[in-house]
Amino acid sequence: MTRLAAADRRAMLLDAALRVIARDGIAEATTRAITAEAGMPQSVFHYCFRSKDELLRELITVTVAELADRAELPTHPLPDIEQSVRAGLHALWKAIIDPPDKQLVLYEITTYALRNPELADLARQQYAGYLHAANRSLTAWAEQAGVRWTVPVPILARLLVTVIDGLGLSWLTDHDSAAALAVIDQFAAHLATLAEPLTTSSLHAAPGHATTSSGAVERSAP
Amino acid sequence: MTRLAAADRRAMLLDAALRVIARDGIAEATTRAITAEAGMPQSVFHYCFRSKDELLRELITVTVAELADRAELPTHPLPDIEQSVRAGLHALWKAIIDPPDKQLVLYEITTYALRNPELADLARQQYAGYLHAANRSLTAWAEQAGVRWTVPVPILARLLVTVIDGLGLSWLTDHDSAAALAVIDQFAAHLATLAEPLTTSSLHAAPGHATTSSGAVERSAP
DNA sequence: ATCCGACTTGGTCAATTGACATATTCGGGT
DNA sequence: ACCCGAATATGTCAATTGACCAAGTCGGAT
Repeated sequence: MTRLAAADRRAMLLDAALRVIARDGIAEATTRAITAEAGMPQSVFHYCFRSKDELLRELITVTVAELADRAELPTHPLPDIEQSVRAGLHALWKAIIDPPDKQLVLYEITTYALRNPELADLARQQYAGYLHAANRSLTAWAEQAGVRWTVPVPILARLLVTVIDGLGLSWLTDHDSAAALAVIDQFAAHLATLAEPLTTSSLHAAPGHATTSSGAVERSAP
Repeated sequence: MTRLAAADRRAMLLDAALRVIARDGIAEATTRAITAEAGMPQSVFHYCFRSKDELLRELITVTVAELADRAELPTHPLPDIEQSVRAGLHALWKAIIDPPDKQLVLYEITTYALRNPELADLARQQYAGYLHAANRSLTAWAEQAGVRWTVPVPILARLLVTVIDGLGLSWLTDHDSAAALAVIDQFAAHLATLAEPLTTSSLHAAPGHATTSSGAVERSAP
């Protein structure tokens, strides 16, 4: 029982809390369960954290940041846009369901944050991070393949995030991985149809499936 | 204080529970809060329900059935496939976020059901119902417009459910209705490209954007 | 009318939980 | 050595919650 710094204890408690939530759900994440998981007496909790909410708040921040990191897709440069998109989506999907236990945690955390008014901004920040990463990925894929999108990238980004997020939720109910991959491939094929070759003379207004909506940007209705 | 039948009490308690969850979240849905919301003494609860789990189980069943009903899209017969799809998606989307309070309830219920092993089948049943409704709607739209899909309908159905579900989750964080509608319109335009005219000579193998996946059906990996 | 069973009520109990108070122990700077 | 603050352990408390009991009250069938 070596003596540890409070900061280390905090990290260990955060990790233990994540394990408890992944295993038993956020409802079972009591201070006693968390400290027991970390192998510490319960009183340590309130020495390292002012309250349980403080731990959860920090847990959300850390988890979201970690996922945002993994969502930064390091794709290989592929000349074909469809293969590039498909590879990127596959990598993202794998990152989402890699530890199947932790998949449900994200949704529990999101709903928990949405319920606490002081944590709602974290959920918003989480989604803004997703959208940002999707924007960057779409742009990168298009550049690598020498194409450009015929639909505003923010709309495509939101669609991408929506598909991945919804797919994760559906995969939680039935664990139908084959169906999920089929949907991903279908979606990749769709995205490929929304790219046009980037020729030197392609400066005219882009045609394509522009929607009736005005040019909706990332945040259009506060 | 008129005397009521136990069956009526059950219905009133279910309704009160739904209101409590919509307002304060499932974590605050205690037996006392529910009975107080219904204006009854707390002891009534265990006279009408064997346990709190029994109420929640029935609540999930009722809520899912109700949503499945509303998801049965009564679309007007539109000749144009894209307009038909768009109208149907708009109706479905409106049904989802019509009472904005109850939107979050569905996700809380789903995660709650996924945590309790004896309720996990309800979540599965919920999604199976969604897929079934999506299948029927897609088929109906195609028939009305005199077209047929160039991609297996089960895949399109899963994609549709995924998009709507994910869109609802993203809408919960930022309430960006304009962006959501833009995504829906974009998705409708996409679906329209996957339909081909149904001519009498169109019995040859359908071309189009068939994916690399084998013909995944509704349930392919148990 | 009356009697039986369905309905109603207030009160209580054991368990859990977040929070804290108090006491003790360690370790390094001087 | 020594001493002060950081770290750790033990114990307890008030509040909440799910569950349930025992005693009532009412209505309709006979």
